[in-house]
Amino acid sequence: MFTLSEENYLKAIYHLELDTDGGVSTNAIAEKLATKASSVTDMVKKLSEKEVVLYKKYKGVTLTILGKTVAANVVRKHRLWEVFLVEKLNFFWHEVHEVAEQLEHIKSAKLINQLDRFLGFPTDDPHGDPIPDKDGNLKIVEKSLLSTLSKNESGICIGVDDSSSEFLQFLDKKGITLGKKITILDKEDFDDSLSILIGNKKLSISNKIASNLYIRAHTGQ
Amino acid sequence: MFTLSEENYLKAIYHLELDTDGGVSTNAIAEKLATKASSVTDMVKKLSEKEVVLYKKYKGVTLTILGKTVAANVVRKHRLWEVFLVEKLNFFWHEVHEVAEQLEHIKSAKLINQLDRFLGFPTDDPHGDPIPDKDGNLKIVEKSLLSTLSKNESGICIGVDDSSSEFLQFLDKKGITLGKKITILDKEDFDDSLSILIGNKKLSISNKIASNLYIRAHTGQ
DNA sequence: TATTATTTTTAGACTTGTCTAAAAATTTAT
DNA sequence: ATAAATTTTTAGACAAGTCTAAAAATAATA
Repeated sequence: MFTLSEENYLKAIYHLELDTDGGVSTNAIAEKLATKASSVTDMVKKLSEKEVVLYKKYKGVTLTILGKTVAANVVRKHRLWEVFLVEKLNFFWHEVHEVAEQLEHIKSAKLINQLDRFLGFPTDDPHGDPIPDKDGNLKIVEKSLLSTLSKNESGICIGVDDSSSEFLQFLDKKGITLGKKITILDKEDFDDSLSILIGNKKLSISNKIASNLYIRAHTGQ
Repeated sequence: MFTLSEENYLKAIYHLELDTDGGVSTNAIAEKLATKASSVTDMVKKLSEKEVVLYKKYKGVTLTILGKTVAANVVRKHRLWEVFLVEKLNFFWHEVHEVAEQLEHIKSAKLINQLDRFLGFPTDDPHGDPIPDKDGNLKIVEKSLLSTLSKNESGICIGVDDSSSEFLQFLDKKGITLGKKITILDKEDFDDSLSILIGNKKLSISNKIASNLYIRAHTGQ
């Protein structure tokens, strides 16, 4: 069994591994968890003893198979709870993270299995991130950043990169939600801003926004 | 804000106060929380500093108004989650306590308000215990132990005194659930066992069982 | 009421997870 | 390749919450 703190470290390493090649650095973990490098070193030693990470001094850490399973399970719980909060309790998508950070540590296999069933076995959380299955496997989906599409191309909005509360609220204000079709009407060379069609509305969005929205390619009309 | 540990102490004191007159003793708290008296003394000092309990050395503790509110809120959360687990996730009533012990510490006012609404503002948990309202007030219900009824009297089963997993599973096996009408067919002087009618079934139950079932008087048919 | 038994508190220690400051290793740059 | 900068680790300290053992206070009993 793992403590709340251990679970948070495993989750952080799990997320960092996804966009790092080779071991995850002490500083990267420290930054992600808003803690100090020295604390990370201590914890990493402990996790290494428990055989959930591989650790060699000064060389960063990697999750073991076991570690990956534990971490994926925490992520699974986090995302299932997020779905619950949005679908059943009418939370806004920018409100769910903080609460899910707490709920993800509740220990009960039956709870999470039944919750999964209750929610209809969802495959994605409210931000478009995939929900790991019971074995920790992730569905991989072809996705591109909106900013990489060319003029006249279109796609379905399926996720966000930055899921900060501010960004999500901004999207709400603009009427940009998951599942909507977006078409690039024009690209401005000067600042890489985009003119897009979403629903039946025309919007102008900055490159920063377009670099934080994931799109599934949408061939044909 | 209160730590998990502080909340557990407040809850324990809250429950103990309900069937104690005067202050709650150090040992009583220690026993309830399966901890040592010395630990209780330490924590009680801390809670006293935080003005949630009144404490005088060797004299036991009492909750302040604030303390009572905090404790009642934890109990409210516990019982709402129990309803959720039974009504929405198909838990058995003997399975909910352990999980609710964890869920009761999740901090989010919106979460609990929305959960309350989602569940249809329930007034009782799956064991028949009342759910405190937002201000911590408890509905008081006239109830008697089944063992105090006389021959030919009847009532509705509305709660249990002992809510241990074993007892609850025993009741399941016998088909005794909340809301059912129970009529005393006969009382055995020798061992105070009862012959009862529940639904259309006749059962013989020991005095120990009858002393753990709460009944709402049921006048007329 | 004096003595014994019980309860409660104190004192000191331990664990977990964190921190700061300093030392050691690694990486980067000249 | 050596010096400088950065990263990582170590050493020692601290807070929260717990424990054991001993002391102090209260309660029970003869």
